[in-house]
Amino acid sequence: MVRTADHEARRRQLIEAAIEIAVGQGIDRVTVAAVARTAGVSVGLVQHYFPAKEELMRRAYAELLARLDARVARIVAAGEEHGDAIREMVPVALGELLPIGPRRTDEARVRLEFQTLAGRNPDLLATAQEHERRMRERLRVTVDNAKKCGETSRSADSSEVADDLWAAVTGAAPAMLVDPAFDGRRVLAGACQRAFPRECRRAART
Amino acid sequence: MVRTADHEARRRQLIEAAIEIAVGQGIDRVTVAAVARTAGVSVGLVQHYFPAKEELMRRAYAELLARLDARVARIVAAGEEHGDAIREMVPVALGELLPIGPRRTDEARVRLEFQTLAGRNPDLLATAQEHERRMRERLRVTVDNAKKCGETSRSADSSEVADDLWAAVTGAAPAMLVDPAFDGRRVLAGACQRAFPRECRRAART
DNA sequence: TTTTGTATCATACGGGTATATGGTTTAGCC
DNA sequence: GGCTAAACCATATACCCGTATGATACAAAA
Repeated sequence: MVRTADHEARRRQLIEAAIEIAVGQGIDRVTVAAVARTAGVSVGLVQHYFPAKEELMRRAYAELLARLDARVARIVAAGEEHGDAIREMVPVALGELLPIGPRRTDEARVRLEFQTLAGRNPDLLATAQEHERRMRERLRVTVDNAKKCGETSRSADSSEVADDLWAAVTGAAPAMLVDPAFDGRRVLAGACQRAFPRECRRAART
Repeated sequence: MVRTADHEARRRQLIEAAIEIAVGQGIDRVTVAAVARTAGVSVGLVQHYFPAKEELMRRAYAELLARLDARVARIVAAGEEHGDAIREMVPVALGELLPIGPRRTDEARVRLEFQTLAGRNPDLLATAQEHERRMRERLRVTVDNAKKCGETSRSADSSEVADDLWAAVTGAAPAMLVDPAFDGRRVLAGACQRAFPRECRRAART
């Protein structure tokens, strides 16, 4: 074999370009030509690394969700490290999902676009499903932790509480996109209040 | 003027075709040619009544939402006529929004598609906004009614309770589309339970 | 019956899409 | 150092889209 390039690095570069276009201009402005232009390469190169456009889209979607997931996880981890109460930490973490400010608005919009596309595309749907299950599972674990220190009623079903939170936040996001007057933060705060009725500041591990 | 046709009837016929395609095959299969074919007319005729495709889409979206609204309103009205408790009536009415069964699944999916399109299209956005405000206002009024007969705490903020319900149901719907295992009915039931904690069967007006 | 303008149709057009194709450059191995 | 296959590019291709255009059919007014 001769002249080997770093395939994965190239792919990441193209995925980056696709994400940039999708977030900034909308998912259907992500054309092969636009990705090539943004990445500063030829159309042929894009084809070389992504023979079918769909695979590029799937990777871009997965990357987008992975980053969101990482941000949420980081906020939760930082809160636990700091010994914050879960009831204070969760609204901040889930707030990442709400279209507050330009950046999160663009992101929420493009997530909605991908999710909609996923509605008729099995590959994208699997990606969306994976993300949703990961998030709900994370929430469930968090609720379980809250139980242990008394922030949540011990008799409550953790999955049920987690799904309530999930529905609240994923419902508030598009509502805010459609009507800026919709107070998604209030809805989220209310949902967290219900999920974690009792205060419980834990000792910092540091 | 010579040879006058019923413009509005023709438009309704074309809107019908557009809705049929959108619900059955997805919003981006709604092309002018497909609408013409489905309606059994020529492409030129579609253009004659809808010089721009966007207006056809706006009308189709508005019609879709109007029908949903009518179904919800009818359920609520029937419940009130029958003297049903609001806490029993609301889950049924809002259940129309959930993708339960093939029909409601197709409808929820296409609503998501339109809403997503609206995210970057001012005309469609206005239509979506109008619908959302109508639904939330209807919910607020219902919560207010529930207060009067004691199903809801008198001290609660009706808008806040209504928005909680709205977020729960509009969050549960896409979650169910993505993951069929997501129990949206349970989430909706829980939200209604919180909104209307006390039973109160009223006398039928008939 | 002739005129007239609307209703309707068939088709052309221009632009944008994903993908196919064939050529050119270049890095590593014999 | 030249050979070879991968990396990369420019362009062609085939298709589908919304819209424009011009012709035809036809109902009502004159």
